[in-house]
Amino acid sequence: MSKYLISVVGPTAIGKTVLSIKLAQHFNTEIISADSRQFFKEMQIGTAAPTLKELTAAKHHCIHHKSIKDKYNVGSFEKEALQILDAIFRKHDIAIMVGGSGLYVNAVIKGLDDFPEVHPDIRTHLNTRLIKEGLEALQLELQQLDSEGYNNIAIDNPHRVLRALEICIGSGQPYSSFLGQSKNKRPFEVISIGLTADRQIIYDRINQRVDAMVNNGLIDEVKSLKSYKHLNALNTVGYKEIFNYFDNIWTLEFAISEIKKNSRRFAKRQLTWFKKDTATLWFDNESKLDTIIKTIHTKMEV
RNA sequence: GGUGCCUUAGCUCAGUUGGUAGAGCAAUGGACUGAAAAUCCAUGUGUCCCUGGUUCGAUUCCUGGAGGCACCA
Repeated sequence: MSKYLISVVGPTAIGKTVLSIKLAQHFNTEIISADSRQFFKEMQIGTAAPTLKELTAAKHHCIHHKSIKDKYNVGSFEKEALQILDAIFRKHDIAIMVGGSGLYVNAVIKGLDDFPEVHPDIRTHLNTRLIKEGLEALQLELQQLDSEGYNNIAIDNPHRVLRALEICIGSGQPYSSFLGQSKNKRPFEVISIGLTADRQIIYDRINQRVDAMVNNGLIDEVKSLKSYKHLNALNTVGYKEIFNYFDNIWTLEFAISEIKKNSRRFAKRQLTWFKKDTATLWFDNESKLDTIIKTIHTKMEV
C-alpha cells in the first residue's frame, strides 16, 4: 500500500490545528507541523501553538522543538521533516502535516533545490552594504554575477537580491545555476486539504483570536522576550507590535489593533499562496469531519 | 433665534481662477527556492450633502434647504 501525507493548509485562525488532530485520531497517526513560528519554544501564546491538551491528543512533531536563538530555516526543516515522515511511515500508512507557512509546506511536498551553505558573515556584510550603498548597487552586482538570476528574481525585493548574491559570492557560481535540479521524488503521495471561509468570517476569527491571546498573557510573553527583539524569529506578527508598545512608540490599544490588521494581511497572503496549488481540495471551515474523511478516502482509492 | 465656518473615496483631508477630482491611511489583487507570521509588487473604489438659478458646461459662482461645529443671544 502507498504512503499518504495529508497536508492541511489554510489561513491563520481558520481551525487547522483542530482539524489536524481529528484527522490524526481518525487515522491513528502523528502530526508534523509546517509552521515557521510554532517551532520556537519561547513563542507559544502569540503563535497560537497547540495547547498542552491538544499536544497530548495526538503526537506532534516540530512544535516548540527549537529555540529562537537556534539557526533554523526552510532547508533545515525540509531535511528534518523528511526524516520524521520516514519514521512515521515505518509505523503508519498515513501522516498528517499541518501548517500555514506555504514555503515550508512546499519544501516538504515538492522539495527545494540544493544550495551550498554560505557563511552567515556574507549576509551580514551584504545587509550593511544594502544600508550604505542602497539596493541599486546590489542589483548591479547581481547583474554582473548572475544575469539570468537578475532577470528572473523579484529585483525590487531586497531579501531576494541578497539571497541570490550571497549564493553567488559564497559559492563562486551563479545563484540560478542551482535552480531546477532534478528533485528527489517523495516516497509518499500528497493529499492537500485546504480550509477556508468567507473573508469576513476569517477576519472575525482573527480578531477574536488576538483578543484571546491578549487575555491569555501575550503581553507578558513578549515582555519576557524583550532582550531578543533583534532575532529574526521575533520579527513576527503579535510580537513586533507589542515591542513598539514597550518602546513607547504605540499605545497598547493601537498595538493590538495593528496585530489584528497585520494578521488579516497575513491571512490574505496565505490564501494567495495556497490557491496556487490546484490539487488542493478546499473545504469550508464548518465542514463536517465525515465529509472531509470521505473525500480523503476517495482520493486514496484513485 | 442671529452670525460665521464646514459638508468631496471606508476614514482624515487637499483641490478645481467653471471643463465631473487626488493624497495619506484603510481596503483589494498578486508574487514567492534557506529572513517566509518575512519581504516585495500592483490597484482609486466617488450622486464632490440636496434643490433651483446663471452658463455651451456647475463639485466649484448665486438662491433656498438639510446636517455638523463655533461664537453671540
